[in-house]
Amino acid sequence: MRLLLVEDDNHVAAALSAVLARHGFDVTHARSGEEALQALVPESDGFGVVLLDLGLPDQDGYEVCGKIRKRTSTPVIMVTARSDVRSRIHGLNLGADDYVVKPYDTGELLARIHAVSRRSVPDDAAGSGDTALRLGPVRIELPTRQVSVDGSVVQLTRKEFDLLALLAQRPGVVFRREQIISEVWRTSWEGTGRTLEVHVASLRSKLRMPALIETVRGVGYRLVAPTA
Amino acid sequence: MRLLLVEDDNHVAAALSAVLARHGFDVTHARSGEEALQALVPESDGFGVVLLDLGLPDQDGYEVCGKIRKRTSTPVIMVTARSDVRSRIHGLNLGADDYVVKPYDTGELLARIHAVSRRSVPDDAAGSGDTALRLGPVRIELPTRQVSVDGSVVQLTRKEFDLLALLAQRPGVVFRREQIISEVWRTSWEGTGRTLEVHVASLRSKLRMPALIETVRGVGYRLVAPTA
DNA sequence: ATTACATCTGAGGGGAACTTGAGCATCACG
DNA sequence: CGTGATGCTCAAGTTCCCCTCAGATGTAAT
Repeated sequence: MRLLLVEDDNHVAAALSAVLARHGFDVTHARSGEEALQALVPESDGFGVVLLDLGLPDQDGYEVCGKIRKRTSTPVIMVTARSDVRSRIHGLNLGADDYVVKPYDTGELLARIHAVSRRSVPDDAAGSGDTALRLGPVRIELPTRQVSVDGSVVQLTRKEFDLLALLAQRPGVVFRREQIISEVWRTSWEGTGRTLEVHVASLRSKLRMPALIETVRGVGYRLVAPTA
Repeated sequence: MRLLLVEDDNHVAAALSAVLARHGFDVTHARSGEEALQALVPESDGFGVVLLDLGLPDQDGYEVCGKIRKRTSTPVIMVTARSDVRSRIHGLNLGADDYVVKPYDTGELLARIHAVSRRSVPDDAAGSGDTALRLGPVRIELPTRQVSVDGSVVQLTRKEFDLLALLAQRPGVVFRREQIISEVWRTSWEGTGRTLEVHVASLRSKLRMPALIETVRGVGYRLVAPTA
């Protein structure tokens, strides 16, 4: 599960990230409210839970929580040193799902993360409905993992879809091979095999638009911009 | 909203009931684990949340929580004097949604009740009738937990229904295995068993529409969208 | 205690998805 | 035009994921 950790202190964040990663979470770290909100834009969302430290440098933590709520329905756990009852009530009423006071026990935090995420329903409801990316005649729906070209559905395998979804996040931008591999395969193993090429080929043929995925010699691949 | 208060001390219960009632809750009081479980039989259910005191006379509070979990998916907030971390973790891992230590601030308790019930699937207050989901020839009634295919009723077990109801919430979207497990089983345990597959199989056969539930290799399952 | 039923577990097998390697095509550059 | 480097195609392996089945365990009713 993906988890967004909002915490300004790098040491604390690093230590906590390590623990969370060891328990199977895919942790993204944001150092400020601004960063956190950027990470939560619809395209790159998909977090199962947000751990929000209230002592942020740039904005009031409560405000950040409110903004998160307006944007997505991702569960939020506030983590803070402020232990007084008013703060807790305030935080919970702003839409936080739980409120944990520092110093906390790591095991309990984990248990609470699980308890909260157990309840949550995958996002998408929050807003304006259509979460589909569109690139010319190609339509990509993240939540349903459905891809269609010219209206007709195309069946993609897991890696194919993940690959396409990654590239589609930023049309026109070149992704390096290693970057693609580490994102899609989630292992830092550097294969010398032809694996990546094979999947790209299969994607190109299934989409029936060989030109959509452009290969950049010596670097990697990219999707042609929606263009014009 | 209806609320089940499980508390053996009549004085405490009366005081708390009064406060809760004043805040708009319809409170039912159970004095023992046995009473609580009886109140939660499917027919008379409909509670939005359960406040569970762990210091019960007849049974261990944790056991009661486990039994509640097997019976319904109503949110549970544990309320207890046991403040040690192990107890808290234990309680949360048993499927409790929150864990509040006595003595607590009433305002905070209220805020936590709201936070928890905010998340719970609306058994659908909307009132206006149609509480039944419809997917092609399959009709699903959340409140009565009845499912029918082509007009004839199909008997589903608890897990089967929960599973179907979860998927039916968002036809077409892919639910990950871990997500399904944590939602339907409501306990943080990473099973290595074939449990999920077995239940899916049983659902497919009972509904007589194997194609309705589509498996997405390497990811999870989804219901085929009503349209196409 | 006995029965009926729901749920869980483990082994086995099938098949889709993934990987790999060798040879071919293409590109950049002299 | 020649050459090496880089990417592509193709057809095998190989892995991994999911399904089935049959029995074990657990739970509720008689």
